[in-house]
Amino acid sequence: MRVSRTQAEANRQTVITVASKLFREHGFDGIGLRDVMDGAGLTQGAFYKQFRSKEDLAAQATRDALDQALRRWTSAADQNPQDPLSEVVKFYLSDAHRKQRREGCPIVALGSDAARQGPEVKASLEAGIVEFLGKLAGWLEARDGGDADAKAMAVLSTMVGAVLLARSVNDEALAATILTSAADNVLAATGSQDARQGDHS
Amino acid sequence: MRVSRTQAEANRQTVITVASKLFREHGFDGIGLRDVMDGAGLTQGAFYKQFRSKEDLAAQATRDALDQALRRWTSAADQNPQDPLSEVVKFYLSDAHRKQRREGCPIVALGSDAARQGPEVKASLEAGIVEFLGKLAGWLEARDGGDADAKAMAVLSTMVGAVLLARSVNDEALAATILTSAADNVLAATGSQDARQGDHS
DNA sequence: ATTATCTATAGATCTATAGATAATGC
DNA sequence: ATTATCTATAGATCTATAGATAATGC
Repeated sequence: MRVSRTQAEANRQTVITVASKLFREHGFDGIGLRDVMDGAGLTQGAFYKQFRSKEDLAAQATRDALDQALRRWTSAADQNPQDPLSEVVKFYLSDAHRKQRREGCPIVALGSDAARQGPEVKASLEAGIVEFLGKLAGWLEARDGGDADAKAMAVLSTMVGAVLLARSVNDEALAATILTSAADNVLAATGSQDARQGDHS
Repeated sequence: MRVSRTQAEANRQTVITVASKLFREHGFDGIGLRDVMDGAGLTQGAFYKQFRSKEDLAAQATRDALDQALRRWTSAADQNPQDPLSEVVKFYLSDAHRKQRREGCPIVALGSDAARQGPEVKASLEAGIVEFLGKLAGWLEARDGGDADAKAMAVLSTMVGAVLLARSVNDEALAATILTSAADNVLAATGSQDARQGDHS
């Protein structure tokens, strides 16, 4: 029954990664520890030797989801070092991302939930948000100077809000229009190159 | 035990209004029907003569919350017919609204949850979102023409996203900066009057 | 006679804990 | 000897239903 120390740590990581996806899909209150542990190939009883509480897991899973999201931003940005913002906007404000709750941005998937959680979960989100803002500010500074930090906050707000709105409606055409409108606005306002191109789908 | 037909309808409305607040505060999965009915001064058993299911209540409570939010926008806008957008931005992107989950904008409070719900809840949110967009487009059109509908979508995205972000962090100073940055951005980009005034708190 | 609300409960599920088991680590 | 995971379970809570009660509405 007992496994090696490295295997135990690997199991712990698997639980966190599985939870990060299940929480994004069903919310913190929408999925039980039994399902999380099942998804990791373990039984429920092992949970409390790995984590202090469900909220402890929530905080760690949220951090994991944000790390994954940051890596996605970085890899998108790397595809076009001349205009990283356009690359990020292209995938973030896409229909694919709208449909992809399970592996999409945790700020959108868990933001409403996080507001009701304790400081640990918020600390995970805050750390990720600060990193997103740093990236955006860097890209915006190179372009037009001004208060890049403030502009970054507005840009991130627009992006997060657009996906949240797009996921809240039934009408797929409306959802798509919200996403492209937000993309056009972000790129136009920041003077990015292919601003009004419009194929962010 | 039985009450008059009008009283019964009043009770039903009370349940919806109580639920609209409790759902915003705790999420759809974070509150039970027992607590909702307790809040309305009734017992749990009465619930299923009033509603088909919990999701049925969720859809009606969401609609109620949006109606309340729309009335708040209207009353704010009425305070300054010359510049309704500034009035709405002032309260929406305020610290008071950030802290006021229970009676604040349901898109922010329930957006992440709604993405996981069925079409009934989304229909309620969609109807409200369309009305918000209509109001915004009307105010933006008067100002600068262009594609007011697209601009309205970007503005609503920014507002919703900023409050979602502000509620997701522990650092109150960061939360406040996010809100004022979004407010400045919305008012500056739309050419509203007291754009860079900054006291939206 | 009808029905709005009540009490009571079924059956499922949730978080968390207790103690057994069997493999690792010293 | 230690411990990672297992089985089993406690106790609370959740949605939904059944049947009783007492007031309304005809």
